[in-house]
Amino acid sequence: MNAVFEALSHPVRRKIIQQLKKGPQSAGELADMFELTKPTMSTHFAKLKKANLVSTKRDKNTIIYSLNMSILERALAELIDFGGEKN
Amino acid sequence: MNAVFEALSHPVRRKIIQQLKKGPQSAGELADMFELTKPTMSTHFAKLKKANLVSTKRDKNTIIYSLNMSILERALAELIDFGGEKN
DNA sequence: TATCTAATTAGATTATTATCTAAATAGGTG
DNA sequence: CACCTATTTAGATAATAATCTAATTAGATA
Repeated sequence: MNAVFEALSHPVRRKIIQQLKKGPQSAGELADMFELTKPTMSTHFAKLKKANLVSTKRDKNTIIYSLNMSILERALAELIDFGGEKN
Repeated sequence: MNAVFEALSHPVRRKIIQQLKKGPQSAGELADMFELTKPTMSTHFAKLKKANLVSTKRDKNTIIYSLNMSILERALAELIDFGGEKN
C-alpha cells in the first residue's frame, strides 16, 4: 500500500496510469508522450512496477506495460473504507 | 489533485486521515499517537491542509483538525474514473 | 556473428522532503 | 500584565526522489 501511494504521488506516473486505462502500451510509446528522457521514464515505470500497479510482457524487442486495475482499486478502497493500513 | 496525492504519499499522513475518520481531534492528540516531534507533525498537518484534506478550528488554546472526506473521495474517484487530471 | 533497436542500469547532480532543536506566536488564566 | 499551554515557524541537516548523459543488456535480424 505504501508503494502504491508513493507511485501515485507523481503526476507523470498518474498520467501513465490514465494512458494504460485505454489499453496496454509499450515503454517507448508511453515515453514519447512526455518531455522526459527514456531513462527517466524507465524509473517511473519501475516505481509503478514495484507497487505492482503495472505488469510487463515482452513482444519481440518491445516491453508492453499494462495496468493492474485491481491493485489500484484495492489501495483506494482501503484508504476510504478501512480503519488501518494493511502494510 | 496533485497536492492531495502528495499528501497521501506519506504513511503518517494516511494514518492521520484514518484517525480523523473517527472524528475531529486536536493537533496535540494526533501528535501524541506518533513518535515524532510536534513540529514534525505540524508540517504533516500543513500538507494535509494545503491539499484541503483537513479543516481546522480553534477551541480555546487547541486547534481541532477534521477530515474533509469529500475532497479525498473526489480525488480518488477522478483517478479511477476519468481520463485526464483536473489540475 | 555483427549490428540494430528498445529498454534498462550506472553514476552523478539537483531538487525536494522529512526531521530535529530552538524560537516565536496566539490565546487563556492567575 | 506576567505567565502558562498549545501550536506553528525558522533554520539547519540528513535522507530521498527526480532527472540527465553515458554505458549496458536483451533480443531480433541481416
